[in-house]
Amino acid sequence: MNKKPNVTLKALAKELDLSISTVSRALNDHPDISTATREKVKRLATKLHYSPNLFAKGFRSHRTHILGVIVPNISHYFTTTILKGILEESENLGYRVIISESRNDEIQQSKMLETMMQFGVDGILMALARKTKSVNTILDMLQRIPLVLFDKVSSKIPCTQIVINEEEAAYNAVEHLINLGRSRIAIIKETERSFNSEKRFEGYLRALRDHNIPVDDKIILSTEDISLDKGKMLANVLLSLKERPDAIFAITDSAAIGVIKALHKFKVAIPGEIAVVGFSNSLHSTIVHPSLTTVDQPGALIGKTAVDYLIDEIENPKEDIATRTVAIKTNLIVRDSSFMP
Amino acid sequence: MNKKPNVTLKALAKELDLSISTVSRALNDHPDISTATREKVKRLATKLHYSPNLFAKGFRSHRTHILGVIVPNISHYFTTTILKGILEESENLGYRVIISESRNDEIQQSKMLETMMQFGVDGILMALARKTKSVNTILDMLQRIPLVLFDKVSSKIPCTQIVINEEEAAYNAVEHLINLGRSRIAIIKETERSFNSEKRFEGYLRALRDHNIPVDDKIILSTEDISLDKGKMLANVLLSLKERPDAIFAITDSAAIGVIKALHKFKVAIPGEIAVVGFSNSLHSTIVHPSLTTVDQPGALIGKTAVDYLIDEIENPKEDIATRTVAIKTNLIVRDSSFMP
DNA sequence: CTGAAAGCGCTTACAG
DNA sequence: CTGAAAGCGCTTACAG
Repeated sequence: MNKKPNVTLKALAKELDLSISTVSRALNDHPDISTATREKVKRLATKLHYSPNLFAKGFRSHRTHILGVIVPNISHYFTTTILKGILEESENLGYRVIISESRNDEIQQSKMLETMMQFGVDGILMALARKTKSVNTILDMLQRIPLVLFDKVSSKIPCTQIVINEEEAAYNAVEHLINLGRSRIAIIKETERSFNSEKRFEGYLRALRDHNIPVDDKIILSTEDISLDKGKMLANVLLSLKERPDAIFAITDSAAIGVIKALHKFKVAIPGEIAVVGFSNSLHSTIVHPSLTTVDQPGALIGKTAVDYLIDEIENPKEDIATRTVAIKTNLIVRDSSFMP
Repeated sequence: MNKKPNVTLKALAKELDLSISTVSRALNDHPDISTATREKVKRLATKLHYSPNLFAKGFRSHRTHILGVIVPNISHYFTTTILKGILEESENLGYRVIISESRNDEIQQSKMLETMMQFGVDGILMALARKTKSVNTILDMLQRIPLVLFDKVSSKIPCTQIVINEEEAAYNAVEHLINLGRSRIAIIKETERSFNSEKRFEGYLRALRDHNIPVDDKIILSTEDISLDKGKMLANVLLSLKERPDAIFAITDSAAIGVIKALHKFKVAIPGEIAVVGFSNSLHSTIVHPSLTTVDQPGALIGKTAVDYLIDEIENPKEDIATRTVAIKTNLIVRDSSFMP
């Protein structure tokens, strides 16, 4: 007794003694069909709760109205804000979304791409897995189906890429510290040459240069797998220096929070002795004490923008694949870790 | 130059001068096909990067191998841990997942269900939107397609439901406070009669009863839309009482963190004067100071279990819809907010 | 204004 | 062991 049979065009046609073609056209408001027939068909469709099999529809038209999304880790708050934007915008535009996680694993990422292709998604939105070395699978896919990258991108892949104004955002963050009167500003960044880390570092350097502050390698620290614990570790390193910094800019909130925890432990006044700035506006940034000054990244807008570009590429295919980088503006949110009321 | 044509069975058949049927069977390891032919077909398939159109496959077999997932809010960390479990397990079992958000809106939830049906998902996993009043759409759907509820469930819907041992978990949390020597234990719960809140409250009452501690209505507080700010507010209420509590059990971490913030502000020693326990083991619980004692809910396991039951129902359809509740075990994680080293 | 027919890519019962 | 044919639910060019 489980499944009720689904109502199909055939069933409607039979009931009304019309052809399947006519029923199909009536439902799709084809101009050829008389108003009387159209009404009649629609009335029955509503009555029987007819809903078209989108699968058959998509199968015929080679369009599924499904977008594939691949992210490294679905648990990152910033990622979920992007996903929210993606879900909302694509629903508004009549698309559904298949989400999967690459778990920051290149092999897994390729597998996901492959399966998504098999499912005939109309396009793909992706944030690259950390250390994506071989972009061949991706380049190959690009020949078959539109792709838009966001957040974790790569210049090796010629497609539309949605990022934030990384360099400028970092510049503003560091300049804020300078305006506070700080002149010995440490940075905690990633060892790996990731797009995000590099750009933020460039912003840091430009801010120092513009304000004639010398660059000191001793307070430029790098770490692999940047994290809260690494933030703690590197804060300890900075505290052990002869000339301590008077501010620390960490390129992720988690590292910045690690820094705060470490300073707290050694009773260093924040921001009195050392000011701290992070990057992301993660939820933790208001939970930690003192609350963290950080760069807000408008995730939902990034997601929305990515969907808009992707759907445009799907619905208006061009001869050449668009290669462009779209930068979304961010805001510095000043909180207690760099501000004394 | 955009799209390459996809390799189809037809193309393979033509190239090898075989029929489509034979190629199909060879690829599917049908016993009828000779080893020689099978090999030959597979070799070419690999060479041309043939990958079956899962859409056509699903269309024909009335099985899409897509599961629909609907959650109230994708940004909740606990939700993402469940999603991780769902994604991983369903991938392992050869299914893909379509995720959408009901935004805690019943109308939106019904729409999502409708669209998922149209896309022909094989089954649905759902956490109910807050205040889901009319379960008619859901009951109707249940007639057509397997459904498994998790986390936010309802006894009004006869299907498989995956929950945690809410009552017992709360019991253990409160008993932990009692063992600490606390006897005036406040609770912060929800006004609305949600499954989760009710069960946790029952656990609280049972723990007090078992230890002969009188129940005092003055320290049983309820709030709509439980949140960090509500936690703060209600902590203030508790602090203003003549007889202050010596422990506060909040049925969510966010409320518990609000409590900690409020106590901190009024320089109340935690756990010296008042111990605090939350529920969820959210990421914040280690960021807040002091770190929060809380109930760890194994999200990935919940997700995995939900998928296992759902796929079982899909692949082994029964006459009657299974009505059962599966309770997943939780652990109390003791941290500084209820423990002095 | 309406219908018969082909076809999207695949599987499978039926023949041989 | 292999093939021709039907069919999943829909749309659309072609006829009338």
